[in-house]
Amino acid sequence: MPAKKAFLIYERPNLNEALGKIEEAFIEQRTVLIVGRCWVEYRGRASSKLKPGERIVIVKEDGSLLVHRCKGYEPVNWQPPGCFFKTYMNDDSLIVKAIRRSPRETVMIYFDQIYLLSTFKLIDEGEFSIYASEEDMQKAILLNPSIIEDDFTPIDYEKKVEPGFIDVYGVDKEGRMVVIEIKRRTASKDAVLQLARYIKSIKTSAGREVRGILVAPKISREAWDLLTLLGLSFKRIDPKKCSEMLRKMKDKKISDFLQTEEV
Amino acid sequence: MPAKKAFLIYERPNLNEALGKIEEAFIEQRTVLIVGRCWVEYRGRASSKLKPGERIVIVKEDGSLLVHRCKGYEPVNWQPPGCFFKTYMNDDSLIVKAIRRSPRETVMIYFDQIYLLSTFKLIDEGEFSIYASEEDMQKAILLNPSIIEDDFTPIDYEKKVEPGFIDVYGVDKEGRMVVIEIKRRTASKDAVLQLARYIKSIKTSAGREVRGILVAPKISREAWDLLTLLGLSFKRIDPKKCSEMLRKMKDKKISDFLQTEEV
DNA sequence: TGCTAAATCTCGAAC
DNA sequence: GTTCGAGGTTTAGCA
Repeated sequence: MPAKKAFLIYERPNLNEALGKIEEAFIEQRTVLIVGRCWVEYRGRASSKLKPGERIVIVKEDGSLLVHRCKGYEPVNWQPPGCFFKTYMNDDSLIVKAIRRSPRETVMIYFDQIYLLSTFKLIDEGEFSIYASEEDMQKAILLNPSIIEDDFTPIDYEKKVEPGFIDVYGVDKEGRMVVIEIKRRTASKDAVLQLARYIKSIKTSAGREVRGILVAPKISREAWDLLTLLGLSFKRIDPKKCSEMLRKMKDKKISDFLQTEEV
Repeated sequence: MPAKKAFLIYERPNLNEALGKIEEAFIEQRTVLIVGRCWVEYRGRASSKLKPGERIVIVKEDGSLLVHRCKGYEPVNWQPPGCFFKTYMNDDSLIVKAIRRSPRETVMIYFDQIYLLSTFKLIDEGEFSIYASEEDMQKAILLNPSIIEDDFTPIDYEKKVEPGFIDVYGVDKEGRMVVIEIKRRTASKDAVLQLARYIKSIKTSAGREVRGILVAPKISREAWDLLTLLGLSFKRIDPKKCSEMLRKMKDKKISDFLQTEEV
């Protein structure tokens, strides 16, 4: 028996043809890509109606659904992974129905024209890595604490306290406890309140003075006002510089290692 | 000269062929759809690398970019509308480069295989309407009037009066008539004027005092000024919380029903 | 432009 | 399951 062809492409199939191919694809958990004229009804957390127009529709193998218009980053209609799909004909239109349980939602897509139908299985084991994250900032602080202030000494990180996890905590040169909350973007009031909650929790259990430092590339005006009101401080740190610093430290370590090897 | 064919589809084009077609599409602001094997580098607000694998890539006419893996609702890499695109060959791979100013960001996509290339212009004037809310807000108020205020009692809804339909009307704990106008979005001056017209109409026919409450998730400054000037009031209600409330009430009813059944 | 709040947010982790 | 927090969040509204 011949292996199933990986990529099936149908140009302007009639709706009945398309129906069969889409049904097959759903059974085989193939990704379905449709470019055609359709209208859409959504009912669930909200409800919506989209009148006829030409769109790109993607049903992925994990049961996620995307309906994209000709503009914009976001799909006009969608479903997250885990949907169950049905397809059938009705009133001369091909219907693709996505059903989700919990919350119960449905998306109905009615096609009256299909310009392109393609079904396939994507092979994709490629690793995805993202840099300059909150984690990088944390690492940079732990590996080079002086970027916070002179003689800051980290003691622990991701420390569990009542309201959550403290990003970094340690002691300053006066021996006072320091709690650090890290945000990789502009710090908002929420971040200040979060830091305040941690400090309150630590103060209660430690029974002594605790300093709080909010670390972020920027802080909003409101957050700043609240921060100063609460007697906390802010340290501007750029996440990108953190990841550069980490890269340099890694490079240095490697070159040190190589120098050692050479001896 | 013949009209340009609307939908161009190329099955497994070689990379040089594809290059020409993609360049043309960018010039003509056509949407570009590519299914192929690629790897991606992103630099901007953060940085990321995606190792080779088969993906769906879409470049829309408004300059937005999507790179979708075989799973999940979210694109693994993307750019919002307004990007500038270049494409060229390098080291036997076809490169699609998206450039954004403010913030300065780039996405580089390297293809070594293209299974499907399609370029087209989507015609889409279909109206999109989302309407989870005003009706849900009305239902939530009718089923749980205390969300307006204590001891508010609805009497009727969608009541016809001269200028139109009153969303909800009833009486407060003092026995005064209350007219409610619901907006699912930020209430504007128009909403206030609408409410004022209904009240005037009711006052004329009833010949006694009538309170007016504007219900919305938010109210604009101008609308607020007019509202207070007219002696009307505003009640902040979140449409989403209304639909959640309705769902919970429905669930409760069902569980109550089941418990009754079990007896 | 910058900031705030909402989203059918999504996604993951922890409880 | 639910809840909580992060996200290259995006998007819309407003000072």
